Amino acid sequence: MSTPKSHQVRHDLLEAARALIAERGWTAVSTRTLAHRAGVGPGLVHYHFPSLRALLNEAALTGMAQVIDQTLTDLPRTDPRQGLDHLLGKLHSYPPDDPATVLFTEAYLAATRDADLRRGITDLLQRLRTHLTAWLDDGHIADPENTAHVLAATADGLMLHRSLDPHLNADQVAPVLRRLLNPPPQEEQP
Amino acid sequence: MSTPKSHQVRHDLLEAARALIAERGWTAVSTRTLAHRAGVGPGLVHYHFPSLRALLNEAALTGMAQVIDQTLTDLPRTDPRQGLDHLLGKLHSYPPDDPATVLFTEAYLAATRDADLRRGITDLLQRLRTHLTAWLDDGHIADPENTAHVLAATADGLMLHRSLDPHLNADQVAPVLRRLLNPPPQEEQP
DNA sequence: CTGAGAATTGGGCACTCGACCAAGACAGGT
DNA sequence: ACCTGTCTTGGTCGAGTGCCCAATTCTCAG
Repeated sequence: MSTPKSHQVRHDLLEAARALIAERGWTAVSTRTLAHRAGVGPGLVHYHFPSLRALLNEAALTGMAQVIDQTLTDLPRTDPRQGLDHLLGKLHSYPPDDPATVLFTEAYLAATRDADLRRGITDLLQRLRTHLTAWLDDGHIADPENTAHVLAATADGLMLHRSLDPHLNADQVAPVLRRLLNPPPQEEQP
Repeated sequence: MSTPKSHQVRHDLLEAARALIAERGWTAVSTRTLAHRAGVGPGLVHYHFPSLRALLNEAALTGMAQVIDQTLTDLPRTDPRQGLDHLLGKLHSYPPDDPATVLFTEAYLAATRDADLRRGITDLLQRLRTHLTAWLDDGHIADPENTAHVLAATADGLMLHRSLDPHLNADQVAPVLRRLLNPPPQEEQP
């Protein structure tokens, strides 16, 4: 699926797109700024891709898949409770305007109005959810599937709020998050 | 702060802006579509507002404040655990593309690149957090402040994922969310 | 070296954008 | 009736947009 050298420009365009989406926003990426950032002529965008929209979708989906895959391969080493702290640590080690973080939010929002992109992201989220569920399913955590759902949503929500709420502190928030993995308290039986 | 009748157009423009932000996205709102939606001439936008950006910021901030205030006034009636279910129910009763929901996400993202808007949203989030903290502080919930942080972030994350993950079900997710309010389990002391 | 196909360039087309402005409409007080 | 200041209109400006294409350069098999 790749002529080794000829597709170098294609790769550069996708990478430039990911950077520009994070820097200036999804809709602010134009064919000319994109080509300039990639160091090629403006006409090349529509030579390698059918449309700018298709380029942006492919750039976002491949970039997101990359981040997700790397996160997932790091997970199985640890048990869920330690792993949660590990995830939180990484989340807070990035700056609030971390390109990968912004790319996710930009893609989520763009997917609201693009059916193709929405399909791609839905598949990505399902894969993430499946692996998270398996990771959580150690017998000590109730309802791993929906726990994975909430974990994924909370992670994205925290990333959103991180750049808007200066009082958000990962160390202080970690104990609260860990409650999600706690067993349910004993039912009060009279 | 308002000449009673003359500012009707101003109000219409702000309302049209909120609708268009949700429908087409923050950056897709132009002076012409906005004026057309509000039923006025294109020139009026820059008569009542110094710039389109200022109009959008004011529209988003007032709209968000409205939603937050209404949510907060509903809260104190119930105790936190019942209230959480109530909140979840409302969250799921809206369609995935609920205008108010999309407006929040659009504003969050726009705030990434607009200092004024970011300040406004930060203030809004702090007010929300303060009230949530007071609401949670019933003596049975540990660390109400950071719990409020996580709750707010999780709510926004769930709203984001709701339109992208067809398997997300409020009823199944509710029990997991309620763990956030559970007391920490007894420390295992050897 | 030669020729063919792939890759690349820069400009052009029709369009939309935010901002601006001269001109007119409309009110209420005198 | 007239003036005054607020409000509204529709059009214009230069800049920027996605997409397209003739012309040029590059690459490599024969």
